[in-house]
Amino acid sequence: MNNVLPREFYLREAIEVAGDLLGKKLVTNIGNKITSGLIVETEAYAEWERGCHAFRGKTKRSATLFEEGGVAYVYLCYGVYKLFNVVTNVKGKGDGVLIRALQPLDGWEVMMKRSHSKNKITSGPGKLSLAMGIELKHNEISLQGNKIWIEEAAPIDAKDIQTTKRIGLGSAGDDAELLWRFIIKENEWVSGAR
DNA sequence: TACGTGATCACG
DNA sequence: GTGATCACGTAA
Repeated sequence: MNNVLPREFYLREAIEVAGDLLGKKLVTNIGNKITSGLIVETEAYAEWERGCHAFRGKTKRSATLFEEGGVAYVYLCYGVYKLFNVVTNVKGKGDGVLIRALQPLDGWEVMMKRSHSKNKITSGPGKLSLAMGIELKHNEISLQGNKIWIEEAAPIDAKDIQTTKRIGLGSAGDDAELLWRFIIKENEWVSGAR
């Protein structure tokens, strides 16, 4: 594809990238199957706030976040779910954007087959990774490659974008109050509040 | 609202 | 080593 987002797109603050990712098209080519979806929900994470894995500095898990923007950060949550993030900002900054929900486009049947549930198979970070075939081994792979990438798509009207508090940050203190979750207003694929 | 689930991290 | 913690999803 020729409208893949360039590396430079990712070399910015997580908060900027998170907003701009809404309405873009996430595509995976895994196990010889193409699946794709429109990004309808994201969350930004920055190194200097408690919600971020990189807050305590570079560790085995968070090391990927410190890479140069434009690679995938995939990690296991609650021993069960693989959460897919996009690393942003320059090398050495531990910023990233969690992709929380998609509106399915191509490969519906493939996604249904991979999923355990029957509907809303890409609403929520754990389910989305399952449907798209994203695994832990895709941690650190480039988004300019041929496995996982993000393409330009029809632009979203600014008035259709809404910001809220991020989901599921129990012990982030005041940083849990940041309005760093971006959703497309009234899109049925946005994941529900907890 | 409760809890399964297992890697990871901050301790000792 | 070991125990607490967790960017979730589902059933109830």
